[in-house]
Amino acid sequence: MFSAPAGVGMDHREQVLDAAGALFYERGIQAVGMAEIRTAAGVSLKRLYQCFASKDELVESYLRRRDRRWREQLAGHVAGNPGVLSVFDWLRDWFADPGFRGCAFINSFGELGATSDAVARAAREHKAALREFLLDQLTGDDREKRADQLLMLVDGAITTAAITGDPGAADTARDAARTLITKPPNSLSSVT
Amino acid sequence: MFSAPAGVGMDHREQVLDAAGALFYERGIQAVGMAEIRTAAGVSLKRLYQCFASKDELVESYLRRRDRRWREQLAGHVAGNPGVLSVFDWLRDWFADPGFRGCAFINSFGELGATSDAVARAAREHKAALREFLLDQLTGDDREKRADQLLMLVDGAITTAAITGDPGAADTARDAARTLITKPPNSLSSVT
DNA sequence: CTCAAGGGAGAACGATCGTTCTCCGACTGC
DNA sequence: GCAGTCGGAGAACGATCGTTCTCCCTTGAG
Repeated sequence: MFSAPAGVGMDHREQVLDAAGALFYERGIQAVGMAEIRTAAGVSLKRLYQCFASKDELVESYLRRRDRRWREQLAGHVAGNPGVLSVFDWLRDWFADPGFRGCAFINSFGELGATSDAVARAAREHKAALREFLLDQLTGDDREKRADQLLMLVDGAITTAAITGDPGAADTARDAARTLITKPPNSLSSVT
Repeated sequence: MFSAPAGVGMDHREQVLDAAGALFYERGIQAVGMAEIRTAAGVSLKRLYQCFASKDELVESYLRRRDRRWREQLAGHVAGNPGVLSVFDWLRDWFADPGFRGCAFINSFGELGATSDAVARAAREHKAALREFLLDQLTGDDREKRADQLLMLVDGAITTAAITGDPGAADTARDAARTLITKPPNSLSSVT
């Protein structure tokens, strides 16, 4: 998922990014070595280091490209199915993908966010961009608050689906999102 | 946080778990070596391996103990402040802790869930237990659905707070949770 | 005091990592 | 055909990891 069609003119950089991206996402960053990436990409180690000066640079490119593609796919789906709630329909399809392993940015942040500024920044930027996207789908004077709430539902659904393996998390989150969006801001009853 | 008071009779196992737990949580599991744990715990390497036969075993013990303590603290807070929503007040305090680095189970799952069954299982069990706890705080015929929704808000809030560093995520989630709990199941309007 | 036992400090070992280097075969222009 | 260049395959290197082993000092019993 989130891969571009394999064109004939695809250069080595893309080959490497495809292989590394799949491995990083599936098994984690530290668990995948450069030698394995080299084998999966079908390039020589020398060329690998010509394309990316270091593993850190490769990791950063992987995250940047995944962020772009992930948001493109999401935006594409929502463009064809208007309404914020369609975000959760798209999530459901993603969760049902056999290769689904959670959010690459949450995973990377948990693994390396404390030691790598680049990874931490990539995760922050990804989530900020997602929040901005959700904001664009909302109207009303409490858009900001609702965008924040939806962002949490999205992240919670991704995490829950990843850990439990149940794509139904998307439906649960969609239901919650519908309630949050439908409901008038100030309720009558107050349960504490 | 989630540490027991340092008693005089604390045995070496606890010393090691304290040191390893703090390091694992702060920097990730793979980023912390046994030598560093040994130094932080102030025990010899020989004794470390007498307490835990391998790093895997130490990691599993770390996760199991953290799960127990985390849920004890949460349950303690909610016992003193009845109502599900107090969960989010407790989360806020946790998020504001300088050492807060997200959910240890989400982080570990992202880092090692694909390669270690023990870690994946620990994360699943932790989230299942949390869901059970939330379920216990709810009444009504749609308790199950609401527990699932609250679980997502909790995980989403933890993740968002970890990545953005803003403890206010707890308030946002609390607001959403209040709406979800207050709202009657079937709304009149339908926004799609 | 002698001596056996145990534990502490950390060296040693084998594996693996990221990165660089070496070698060698294949292609280019002439 | 041939010198020269390029790139592929993977060995080599230094660092670091988890784990084990060695050495030495302490301690307590007799």
